[in-house]
Amino acid sequence: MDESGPSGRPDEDGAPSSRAVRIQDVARLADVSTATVSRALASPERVSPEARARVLEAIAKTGYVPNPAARSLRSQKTYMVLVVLPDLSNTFFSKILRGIEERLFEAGYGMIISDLDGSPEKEAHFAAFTAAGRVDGAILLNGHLFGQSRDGEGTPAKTGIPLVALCEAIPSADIPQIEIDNRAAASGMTQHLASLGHRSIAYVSGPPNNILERERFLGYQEGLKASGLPFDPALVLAGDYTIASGMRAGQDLVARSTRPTAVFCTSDEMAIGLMRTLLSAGLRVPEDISVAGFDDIEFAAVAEPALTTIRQPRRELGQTAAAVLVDLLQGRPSPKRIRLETELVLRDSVAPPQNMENAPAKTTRTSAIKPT
Amino acid sequence: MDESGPSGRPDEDGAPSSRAVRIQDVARLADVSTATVSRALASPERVSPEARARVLEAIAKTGYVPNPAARSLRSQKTYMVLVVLPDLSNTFFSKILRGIEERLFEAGYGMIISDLDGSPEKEAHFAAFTAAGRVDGAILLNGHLFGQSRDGEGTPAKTGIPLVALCEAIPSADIPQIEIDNRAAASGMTQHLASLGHRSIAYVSGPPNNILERERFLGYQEGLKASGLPFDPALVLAGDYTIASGMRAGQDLVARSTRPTAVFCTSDEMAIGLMRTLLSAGLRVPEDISVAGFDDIEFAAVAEPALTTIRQPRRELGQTAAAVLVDLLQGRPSPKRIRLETELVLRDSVAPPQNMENAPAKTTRTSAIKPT
DNA sequence: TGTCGCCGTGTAATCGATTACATCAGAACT
DNA sequence: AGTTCTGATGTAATCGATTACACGGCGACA
Repeated sequence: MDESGPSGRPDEDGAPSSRAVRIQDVARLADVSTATVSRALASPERVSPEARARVLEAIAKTGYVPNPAARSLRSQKTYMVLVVLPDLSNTFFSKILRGIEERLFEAGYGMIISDLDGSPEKEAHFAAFTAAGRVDGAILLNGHLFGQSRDGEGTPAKTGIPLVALCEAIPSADIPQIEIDNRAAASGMTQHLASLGHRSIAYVSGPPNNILERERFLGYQEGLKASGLPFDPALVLAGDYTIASGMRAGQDLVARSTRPTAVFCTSDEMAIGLMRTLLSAGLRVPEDISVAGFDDIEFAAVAEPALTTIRQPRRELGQTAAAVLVDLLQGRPSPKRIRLETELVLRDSVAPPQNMENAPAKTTRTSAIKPT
Repeated sequence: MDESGPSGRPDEDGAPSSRAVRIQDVARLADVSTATVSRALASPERVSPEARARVLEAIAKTGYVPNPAARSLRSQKTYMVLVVLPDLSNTFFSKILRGIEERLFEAGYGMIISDLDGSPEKEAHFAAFTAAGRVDGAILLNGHLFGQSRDGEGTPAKTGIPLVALCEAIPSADIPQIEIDNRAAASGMTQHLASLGHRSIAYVSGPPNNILERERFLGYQEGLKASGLPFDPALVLAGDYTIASGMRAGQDLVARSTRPTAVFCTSDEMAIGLMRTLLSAGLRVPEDISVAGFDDIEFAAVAEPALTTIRQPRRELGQTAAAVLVDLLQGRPSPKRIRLETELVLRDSVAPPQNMENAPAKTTRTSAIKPT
């Protein structure tokens, strides 16, 4: 706020005061060549202990940090990893991100994030990044990348850099995939509901064409079959993993004259939105209708009622993906597919069906369905 | 789609198949020098229309993308921005991140994320990034960065690159700050509760030393005073913005013999956790106790009961911060401080106090406090 | 004791773009 | 017509690290 008069401190042109320390400065100070400095850092075993010590000391004294641009230009490595995801503001992904960041940081890699947001323009972003060699590798959290846009083949591996698919595995691609067994998990939840006595179990889906969704839907159908229940298309409600779509599904249910006794939502967000809508309409959960979710986000445990759901080890998923990618980047072998365990988390939103009043004689119904 | 058999186009000259296109290749193809190619891209008005057209054509033909490392090495610009935040997996931040990413992307900048996670090691990460010139600028979402760690002065501006503080403004620093008026918002909510008839309003705090928290706390006290209510330290509960801490605060309240009629939580997460605990203990919200939050995260609207809270324009906050930083990076003037509006969102978790039984005569009390 | 090899080190080429400086053609002005 | 100026372009230095190659010194082996 005070005037910077003529007697103010001259600072700038007096000397290149804040000019970054270069490798040459270190070399001079340690009385070695730049090559030795570089080697002392990259492969310490290749320089003599004495030289190494002098270099390290000089580095400490000067606060030298290698210029990443120069290093990258020459060595063709960026020590950067691109993470591509469909929606940054989604709780589910952000926890995974954290896991990724942790591991990458440990390994000395930085993380660049690209939120696709479903726009083709953003895919160009991704392409530009990888093509320009701005990153050494990438972790993909969206199954349909380049699916139809690029070469129709659905193979995203054309970038020339190591890739890892996380969660939404790209089916035919030959890149490592880190995932949970969505199908088994969905099947398990469906069977759990059936084992409680539910005969009419609705399903709120994720977005169509989503690979994850397909697996889960398959699991739902499998679970029904394993429990001896028929599949009824009328019980499949369209959703897209968001709270809002859960609420829409809830309104749909509320408007029906005969309702399922249980609803399996393929995301916790949808389950919470759906519960909210049911509650507002005067229905009780789980007395009138049971609701189950998928993911076990933080809010699942504090929902009212607490949500029965499937826990995904999100942080661990992220860590694993990052670890695999780092292995790949450093030339180490890595497994092609890793499946992490999910866990059924039983809380209060699911209970055995209470009132059988709106359930007609089952045998009759089953046979009545046959003539189609 | 047709097979690229032996008679298919032989691609490049055979050997260096996937070698990146260099500026030289473009120059040769366009029959100009590399300087002209560079200029055609950086300052189109400085090359003749014909040359520019030939360059552009050559670029399109070859798919040339400038090598960022080389560009960065020479021009000292990275077109990367660092975003530092305390917790990536927090819903609140991730929505802001999205806003940031949007704007940065539009301006051609990439985003590197660093999740501090409270560890000093990570601050080193930050320092290394900035010092090494790996980014052109940074957006800080945590008020206490370098607070006591670096030079005790609390000024983070020693990095030499443009910075912008978002939300948790660094008090004395001379960097642009994008924020909401936490104090006014907290005061407003407190007064709203008071105007409904609440005389005993508890406050669940954020982490101590958090600048944001201090502002809100000041606002709470201000609101009490403006409403003619005494400040009672016993009504201040310690929290840290997490669901878990909200639940702890809830347990605290449940255990008390005389309870406040309203609770103002400084984050929605805490409010939801607290409501959950109260509900589990058999208390009714808002009949027995009103609960208000702060942030208006997605789940606030679908909480049971729906949460009365303060809406922060999170995406807009992010966008604004990014816009300001980009202005700074490109040498344009930018405002030193931007305050975005908050909004009181009235839902179901707050109502006038119902039972006055545990409220002693107010006049008596006020005068009883005086002799201090 | 002579030769071979290895180890540690230095010199200099290299990565690919940007940009200061030089050059040259043609327009404009006297 | 001659001089100057302007605008377009090319040449080559430069950014700062990595690393191929060369070299000297020393131990090992015959």
